[in-house]
This record gives sequence, C-alpha cells and structure tokens, in this order.
Amino acid sequence: MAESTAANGPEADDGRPDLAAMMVPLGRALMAAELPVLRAHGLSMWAYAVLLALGEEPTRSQSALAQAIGADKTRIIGVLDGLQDRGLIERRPDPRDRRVHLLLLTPEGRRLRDAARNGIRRWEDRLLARLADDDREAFLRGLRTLSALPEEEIADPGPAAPPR
Amino acid sequence: MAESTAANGPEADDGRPDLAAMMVPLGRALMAAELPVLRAHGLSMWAYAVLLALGEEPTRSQSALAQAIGADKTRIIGVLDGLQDRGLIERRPDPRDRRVHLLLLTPEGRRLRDAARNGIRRWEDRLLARLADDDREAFLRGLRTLSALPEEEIADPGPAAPPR
DNA sequence: ACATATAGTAAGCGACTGCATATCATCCAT
DNA sequence: ATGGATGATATGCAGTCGCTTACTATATGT
Repeated sequence: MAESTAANGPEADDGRPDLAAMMVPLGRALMAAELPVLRAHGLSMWAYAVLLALGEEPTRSQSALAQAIGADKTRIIGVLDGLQDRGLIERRPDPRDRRVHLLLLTPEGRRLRDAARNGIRRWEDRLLARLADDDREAFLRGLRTLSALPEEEIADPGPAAPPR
Repeated sequence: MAESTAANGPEADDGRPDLAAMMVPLGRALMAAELPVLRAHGLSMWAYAVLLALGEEPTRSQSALAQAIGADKTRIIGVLDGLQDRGLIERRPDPRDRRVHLLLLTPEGRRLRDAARNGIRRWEDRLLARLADDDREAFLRGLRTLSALPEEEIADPGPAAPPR
C-alpha cells in the first residue's frame, strides 16, 4: 500500500511535511524568540516553566512539578533554589508529610510571572496575527488539545477513524 | 498594565499556556513517538530529515541542506556518509563548481523515504483524528504557515495587525 | 522496633548540539 | 600566476539534557 504514494512526486499526498518536522524547529524558533523576553526578567526557560506551572495549580511535591513541565526531577532543584533565593516561590514542608515540599508562588513571583507572560503574550499575538483569522482559534484549540494528550496517547493514538 | 491580569486567577487571560510551552514538549513527544517508526527503517531523525528535505527539492551544497533542516553543517556529514553508504543518496560534485556537492535521492532512497513517511503519516492521521473535524485543517494550515516563516519574522513578527 | 518505600538532594555519565578552528580543494578576480 | 574567498571535512570544546546511583530524612506497614 505504500507503493501507491511512493510512486508519486515529492509533493505527493497532501504535501504536508511531517508533523514533528514542523513542530520541532518551530518550537526551537519560538523558544529562541522568547528567550530575550525572559532574560529581560532574569528568567531562564525552566524558571519560566516553573512559574507558569505553579501559577496554574499550586503544586505538591517537586517530582510532580518536574513531571508536569517535562523536566527531570533532579534538574529543577537548582532552578527552584534560584527562584526561592529571589523570593519568587516558597518551598514549604507539607505538615502532613514532611518529606514533600509544597510549592507556591509568592506575590512577587506572581507579579514577575505575569509581567513575563504579558511580554510574551504580546509577541505571540503579533505572531499569531500572521494566521488567517479563521484559522487562528482552531489552530490554538488544536495545539492545546494535542499538547494536553498524555504521552502514551501520542505514542499510540488508538484507532484511525473517528467517524469521519 | 501587567497588574490588570496579575489580579486575575491562575487561568486568567484566555488561559492559554505559552505557545512555546505547548509546542516544545509536544514536539518532543511527537519525535519520541516517531522514533520507533524510523528505527524500523534504520533511520535516525536527522537521516529522515535529510531524506525529506532532499525529496522536496534536490539540494545544491551541504551547507544549504544543513540550514534547511536546521542542523549544523559539520554534523550532517556523518549522516550523509551513512545514507550514501547505504545507497540512499548520491553525492555528486557539481560540474560548475567542483567544491560543492549536489545531493539527490536515489530511487532506493526515495522508496525508503516514502515507506517511512507513510508509516509516520498513518500514525499522524490517527493522532490528528483526536482533533475536532473543523479544527484539523485549520490547525495544519496554521502550523504550516508558522513553520514556513523565516526565523527573523518569528523573532520579530512586525505590527500586531496583519493587513488582512 | 524494624523493614521497606518515597521525596528531596548531590554527583557523575553518556549523548547530543552549537560553535570554533584547521585543512584541503577549488573557484574567482586581478 | 597569485591571493583571497568558499565548500566540504575532521576535530575538539563547552553547555545542556536525560538517566542512574547514592545518601538523608521521613513515612508507613508489620
């Protein structure tokens, strides 16, 4: 069955490049573009990811946080240290289990997160303005849907056809 | 102006996470999911990227190819060596400038590329089936549009409103 | 109380990447 | 013909990442 398309030209099928082939470089470019904004607020990419994740839900345990932002649990320790030293987050031992740390944003941290996020949001809006008005919302919906999928479902997304 | 949103809850604004914050992990997951498919064809990610890039337009000079797929020019040499040894691509000195190499897929390479691409395409279709029917096309259009933008325009996407 | 398990921390390893340098062949302008 | 650019190549360095191991403090089940 591969042969039918194999016989076609280079722009066979719908000419759509690989999803990952578009997504990965685009992600890289987005990250590169955001970096200066973050640097202006003294944030690294990981630090920003932490602030975003904490803002969305005050997190119990660092491992959970690490998992949530797709980082290694041992690698965010330094990041958390830095944020804590700057008074942007609080590490508070959970009274019910003194092994785990409750992580929460300080008002300061919330302010910085919002400032950085607004800076990035303004840039994103200009970027998204490049999309056709009709596509923009659907694009964002699609992106959110896919990025919310658990990893296993991406690896093996079940049967092919939702009643088309 | 940051304060207006700073006062809101965690899901303030439109609750949209950062673009890069969605795109980068998603890209990683996509890549991870594609890897087994590629491995089954004996291809690395870079090798596959090369095959795709060559398929789309026979490329003059390796630097150009490297740039096209966002790789380091010195790092794809080994990849090209491997592909050439397996008879998947041809490195032919340009008769008009014998310093540069013309890079082209052999029929074999074309076959392998298509086989791998079809495998990936099948998986992608199942994944994209997770999106609402109305969103799917727009999502792909948006993704293609953005990923086709030159890096500079992503870094600085000009004024907010596109001369619609 | 004792054994087992888990959270956070520290340190190191291997792989990959981007970046820089050096070499050689070839081209181009003078 | 000569000098200065350029493409491909080889090599090495530094930074980052994911992963593993080990250690400490704490919790839980027996």
